[in-house]
Amino acid sequence: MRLILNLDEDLSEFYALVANDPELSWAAAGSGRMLRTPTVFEAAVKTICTTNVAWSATVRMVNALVDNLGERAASGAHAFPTAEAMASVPESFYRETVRAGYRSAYLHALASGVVAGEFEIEELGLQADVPDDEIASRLLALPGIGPYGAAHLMMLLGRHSRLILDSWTRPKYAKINGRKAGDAAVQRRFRRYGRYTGLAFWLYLTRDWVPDEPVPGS
DNA sequence: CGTCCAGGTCTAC
DNA sequence: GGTAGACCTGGACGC
Repeated sequence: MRLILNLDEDLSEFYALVANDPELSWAAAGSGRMLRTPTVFEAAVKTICTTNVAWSATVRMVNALVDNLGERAASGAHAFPTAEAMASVPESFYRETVRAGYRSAYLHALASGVVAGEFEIEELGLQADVPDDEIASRLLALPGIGPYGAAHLMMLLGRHSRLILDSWTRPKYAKINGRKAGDAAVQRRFRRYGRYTGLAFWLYLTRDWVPDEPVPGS
């Protein structure tokens, strides 16, 4: 559970930074915990399943993966499939059964690469000495993972330097901000948070998820 | 029933 | 190195 909620991560430096920002000071009360998955592989698969689709489709695809390839636990529930299980079925399975469309090739290639040792992604969450740029490069090398996916996965790994810019965060920022802003402008707005740039952006966007917090203009 | 598009990525200029 | 086009699917729309 500590892993899932990432409770061991030290965010004190970030809290000190937001204390000086009127629009983010609320976050110093202990926000910034990201839900993690047990494995980086699972997070990567789910991330691929979020790209260029509505959330309902993401849920549909992930459920299909779990139901068809996940090992049944003693409780009767299916676990998330292992890379081995996902590599053992052909790409056609992802098209025809999971209905993952063009993501099918990505999913199969990712699983196969992990099994073959080509992508050693489970280590990425542990190597604190490796700079964010290298972590990003490793993630961008994964099939179906681009700038959005890499930023998303890095947040889950406790690497908060990247902004998650996508069709949800861009308009959400514009709404809160009061007017549209280009990616570069958003980058500048949160630049002062340094290695917590992405986290500051994320909390700015999700402030209305926090119960009992008065949101300006709502 | 056709068009559009949703928490993008890849490839080819 | 930046930028169009293609890309699966299914649900939400307009007609």
